[in-house]
Amino acid sequence: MALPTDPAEHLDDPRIEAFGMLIEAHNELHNALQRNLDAEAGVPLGWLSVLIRLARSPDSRLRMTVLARDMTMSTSGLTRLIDRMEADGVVRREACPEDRRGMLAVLTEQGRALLASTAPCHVADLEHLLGGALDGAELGQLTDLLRRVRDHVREVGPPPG
Amino acid sequence: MALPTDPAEHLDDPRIEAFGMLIEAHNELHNALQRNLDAEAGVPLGWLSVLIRLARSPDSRLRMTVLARDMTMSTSGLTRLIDRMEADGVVRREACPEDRRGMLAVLTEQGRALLASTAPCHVADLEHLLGGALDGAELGQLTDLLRRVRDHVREVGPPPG
DNA sequence: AGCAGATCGTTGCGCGCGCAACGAGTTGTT
DNA sequence: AACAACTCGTTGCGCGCGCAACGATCTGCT
Repeated sequence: MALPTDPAEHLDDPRIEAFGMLIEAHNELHNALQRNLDAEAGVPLGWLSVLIRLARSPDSRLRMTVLARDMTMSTSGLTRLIDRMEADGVVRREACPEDRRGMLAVLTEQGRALLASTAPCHVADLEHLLGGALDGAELGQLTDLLRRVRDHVREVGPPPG
Repeated sequence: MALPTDPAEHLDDPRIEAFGMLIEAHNELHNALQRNLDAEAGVPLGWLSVLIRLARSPDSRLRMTVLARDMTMSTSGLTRLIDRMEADGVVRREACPEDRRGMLAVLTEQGRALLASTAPCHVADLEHLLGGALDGAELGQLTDLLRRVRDHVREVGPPPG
C-alpha cells in the first residue's frame, strides 16, 4: 500500500530503474542510428529492419503476419510500411500459394542492393555506438538478458486477463 | 566491402543481434506495460514517466528542456504532452524565476495522488514482467549495461559530423 | 551601452503508427 | 454439405511525435 503523501517510496524500485534504462538506451540508440542512417543513406531505419529480416528468411520472403510480429508492430502498420517500400521497388508482394488470404513480402534485387549498400554503414554505426560502450562479452550478456526479457514478456504479456 | 550477391554476411553480426534484441525487448515490454496500465488505470505510460521524474526532483518541478532531455523526446513533443497533462490537472506550468524564457513543469496535488494510485500497479506489472524473467542480480547487470550504452551514445551520438 | 548569436518554449505541418471495422478465405462442427 | 467461428491483410480514422520556423529572452564581445 502506498502512502499518498510519499509516493516516492516506490520510485527507486530497481525494476523502475531497469525499465527506465531500457527506454532511454533504446531511444538514444534508435535516434542516433536513425539520424546517421538517414543522413548517410537516406533510408529509414524501419526499412533496413525489414530488408534484414527478409534477407535472413528462406527465399527472401515472409508472410505479412509473421513479419509484423517479428517487427513488433501492428499488421496495419506493416501494410503501410510495405506499401511505401513496394512503391520504392525494394520489396514486392506475392500471393501466398497455400493460403489465398495470405500475402508474402518478397525482397527484390533492388532491395538486396539497397541492403548491401546500407548494411555496412549500419554495422559501422553500431560498432561505433555499441562497440564503444561494451566489449564482446558484455554485448553477449546484454543480448542474452534482453532475449530472456523479450521471451518472458511474450509469454505472460499477451493475456491481460 | 560487401558482396552485393551476399549481403547476408553482415546480418549475423553480434551488434545487429544485440540491437534487434534491444528493440524487441523494449517494444514488447513497453506495449505490455502500456496495455495493462491503460486498462487498469486509464493512464498513458508517458504520463507516469513524467510524474515519476517530477516527484523525484527537488520541489517536484523541472525545466521543460531538462524534462524533455530526460524523457528522450523533442521539446515540441513535451510541450503537447504537458499541455494534455495540465488540461487534466496533474501538472501545472510556472514561470522560471531566474530565466524569463523558461517554464517549469510542476507536480500538482492531483498529480501526486494519481502517481500514488498508479505507481503500485505499475511496479506490480514490472515485477510480473521483469522479475519473472530475471533475478535481482541479473536485473542489476542489465541496468548497468544499458546505462553504459545510453551514456556512451549520448557522448558520441549527438555530433553527427 | 549595443549588437550578434545562442537558447527557451511554442506553433503549423506532415508522417507513421495503432485501433476498430471490413471483405475474403479458412477451419472445425454437426 | 452447410454453417459458425476464426484468421489474414487492408482501409478510415484519430493521435502523438519530430522538424522547421517563430518571438522572446539571455549571453558574450567590442
